Amino acid sequence: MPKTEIPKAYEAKNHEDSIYAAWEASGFFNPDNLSGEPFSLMMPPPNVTGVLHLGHALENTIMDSMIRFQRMRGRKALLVPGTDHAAVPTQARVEKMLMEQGIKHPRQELGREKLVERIREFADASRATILSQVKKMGTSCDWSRLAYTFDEDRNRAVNELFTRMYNDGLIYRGYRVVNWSVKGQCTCSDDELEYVDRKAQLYTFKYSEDFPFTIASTRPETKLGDTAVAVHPNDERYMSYIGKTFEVEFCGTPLHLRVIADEGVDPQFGTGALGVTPAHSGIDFAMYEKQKADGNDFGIIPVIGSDGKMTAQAGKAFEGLTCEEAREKVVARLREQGLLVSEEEIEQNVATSDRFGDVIESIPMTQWWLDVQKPIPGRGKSLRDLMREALTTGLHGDEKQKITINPERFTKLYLDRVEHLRDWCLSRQIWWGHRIPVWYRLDSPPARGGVRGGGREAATEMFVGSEPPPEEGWTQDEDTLDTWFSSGSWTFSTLGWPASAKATAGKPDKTEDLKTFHPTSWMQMGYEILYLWLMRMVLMSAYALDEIPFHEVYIHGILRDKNGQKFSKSLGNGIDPLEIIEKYSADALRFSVITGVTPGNDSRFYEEKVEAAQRLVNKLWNISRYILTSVEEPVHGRAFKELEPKTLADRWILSRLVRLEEDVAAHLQAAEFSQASEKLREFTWSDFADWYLEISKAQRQGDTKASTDAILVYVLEHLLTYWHPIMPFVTEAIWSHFDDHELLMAHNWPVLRMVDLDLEAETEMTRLQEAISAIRNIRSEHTVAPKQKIIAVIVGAHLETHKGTIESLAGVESLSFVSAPPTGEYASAVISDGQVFVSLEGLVDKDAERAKLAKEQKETEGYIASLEAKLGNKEFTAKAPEHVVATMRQNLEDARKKLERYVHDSKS
RNA sequence: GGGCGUUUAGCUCAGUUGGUUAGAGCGCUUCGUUUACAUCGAAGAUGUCGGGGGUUCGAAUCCCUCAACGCCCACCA
Repeated sequence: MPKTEIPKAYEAKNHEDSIYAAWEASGFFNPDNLSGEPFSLMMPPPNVTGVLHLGHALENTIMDSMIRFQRMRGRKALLVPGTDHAAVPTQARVEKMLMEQGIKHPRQELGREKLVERIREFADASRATILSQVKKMGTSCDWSRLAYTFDEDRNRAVNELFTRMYNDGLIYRGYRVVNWSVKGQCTCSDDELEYVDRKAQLYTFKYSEDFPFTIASTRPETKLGDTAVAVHPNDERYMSYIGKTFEVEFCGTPLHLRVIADEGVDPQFGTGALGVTPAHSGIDFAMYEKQKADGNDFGIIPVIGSDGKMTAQAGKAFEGLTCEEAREKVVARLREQGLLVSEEEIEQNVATSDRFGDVIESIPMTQWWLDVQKPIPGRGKSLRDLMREALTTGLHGDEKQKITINPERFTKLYLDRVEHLRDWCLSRQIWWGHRIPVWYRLDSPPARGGVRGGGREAATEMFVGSEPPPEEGWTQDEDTLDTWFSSGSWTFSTLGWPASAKATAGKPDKTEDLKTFHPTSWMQMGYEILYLWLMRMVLMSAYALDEIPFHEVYIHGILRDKNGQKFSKSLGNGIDPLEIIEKYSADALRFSVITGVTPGNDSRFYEEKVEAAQRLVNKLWNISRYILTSVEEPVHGRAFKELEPKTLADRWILSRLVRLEEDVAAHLQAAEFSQASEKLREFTWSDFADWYLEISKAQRQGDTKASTDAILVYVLEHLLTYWHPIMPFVTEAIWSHFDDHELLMAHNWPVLRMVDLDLEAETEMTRLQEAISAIRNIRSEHTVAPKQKIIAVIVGAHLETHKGTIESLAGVESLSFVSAPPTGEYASAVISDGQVFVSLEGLVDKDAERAKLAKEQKETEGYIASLEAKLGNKEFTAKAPEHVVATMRQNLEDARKKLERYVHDSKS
């Protein structure tokens, strides 16, 4: 029966799209069509700022390998796809585009509605691109549950969370110092800052002639807003001043400076006195709040406005100047007045906005905040407590509600961060995002900046909820929510939470999906979003559901280029995963990003890796091609018991397969993708292709044909199955050549039984391989032409039954087994259990031969000596475990036997 | 100033609780058109496992220390 034609090379592009379509059409991406124990996984939603990059390729490979494995293992597997509206970066990106198109001030020129519309157009296009690229990667997600952080369902979840948190008193509107990006005209959370080292001038000076303290600052212009001077309570130099207020004129601006005591001041540092600028330093603001709580309100003077320029409160001489201009002016004045004591250059760590890139100004403003330390009503624990518990004892001490992080070291980083967590600034002054579900009825709009409003609320009435009260006159808060507020609910907002908009706290409102799939089973993310995302998901999930978001987190590193540099637009070293897929295959890309990679560590990516992976893909293809086109009827689905292993090789390859299944399953279950893929590669290329297939060619000549064919097919179908989670396309493509139409993706992972391991066969096969390699080695070293048949003799080794195999694989014309070494012109080699002699008339260089053997003999002697030393050590034999000692004894015995043969040999 | 990571073959990296003479891919050398595959096959070379010290019968693996590189965090004004 003629077999289907199978092309010589695997052309991925002829298969991938149609295979993906078939998978999708099968319905098995949707767990509703699967049974078994649920296994759920949420795709970390890619930002809609652009297109898929290599980092996404890595993530897709990791999560898809996991979900496919679980699905094949019979789990009700759910992978929810989605995208993130990524508020700030997306708006920033579109604004930049618009500016390049000539719209200089997009916000002012277009207005809110039009600008949002433009961003939406961009985001929609980008989202469509990204989702199609996810398919290109082969990611097996349930498209019927597709989510977007900025769609209606997620908006409902966001509003619900905000409202509940507000009603619980956790969310509050407060006038506090925020991280302000002048360039972006927007606040940033602490986690969105990037610290940059730079040089700065540190000025040491007095506020005025008669002021008793000398202070230091790198930002002397902010000192126009000083309202206090802090010293350590035990600092004898200043003790007597504590509590007093000084009236000074600083560069023409009058200041009232209260001297306060604060433990945080280091008396050893600088002058031991610290100018306190509550308006423009988070630390100073904290100091101010502490004092204020003790009834010591010394006031806040904002001297820098949201436009980055000096305010009227800075004094007439400075109003309207940029900070830099004001600084120069202040320093000049101080110098003139002889108040500048010293000036030095120091290294400074400044906060910059990770999105806008400019240096962050600390400015007081009225914003929305989430209190992470306040006890949640009815629970007696704060959000911080819950975030801590989730990683230590499990929520409420429940081990089942505990998250484990792989690798474990990130747990410590997480916990450290939790302890240092401050209130989270939720409101953003951009338009692309979930609008804050708060409504005001007021006479005049609420002032946002601290400059004009000074924190005083103009609103007369406020209402929190997704819809305004029915009456007239309510307007919604202008600000939007930090994008991570919505991302934080990703594990459950994607599963239908809240069940209804009317759901209230305390009442269980779990939808079917939530009951089935939450907490999710597994999560993977890059370490760079550990704080930004992981912590928020824990927070939101613990708050909303009193559940952890997932049981296990796998942290991966980032992909770097060949030189170890980050991929970035500015470096121009970007690699488009789609081009790689186009040029090689999705499978090769998947294999190459997952292999040689350990959790939490960065890895390098370059095309040579993909080339190597593609060779492997092709190898698998050709192995299959050979089997499928040469076997009479590739009947698959046979049971192990139905096979008839007739030869050593048969028994051996089946035993190896059993071992492979065990190893791969264990590795994938433990998310050790690299180890799994390496085991598979080794089996595929070495065991199966190089050895078994070659041996099978001879076996298929005689009466072992049928049994060999059956084994070939059996091993192939299993191998494809085990490869499938990592290389889904090529395996599915090959699978389709079997005569039924079941999809491999929906095929059950065949679990093999360890009792079917055949250790005897494995040992014997190793010897056989050794003998064959030894003969090949001799041929190679004496440059015997491959076609030239040779005559070989084997002494010892007990390989008589494998005569044919040795002859065919080593190219031996006549092989004989004797009990004593032959004489004559032979090249020889010693193997574990015997000796190999190859007759090479006229080709043997006796001296070289002797030298080689002498060298090997010496090595063996050295080995024996080391073993003898170890075994001679009583402590070793007494303390080392039995099996170690036994192995070593056996090795010694073998080595001694081997040595004898060398001795014998050199005599002959 | 703290903390973490990395350092293994020419290159990129594995190495699971300490246990034979440390591995893979790529590259390199030699040979090869055997009808699955030249995207291939056979054979081969290459390592004081960053340095030093310690624990142990035994260390790439555990401890200490130093060094280089990288990352994260931090309120030294």
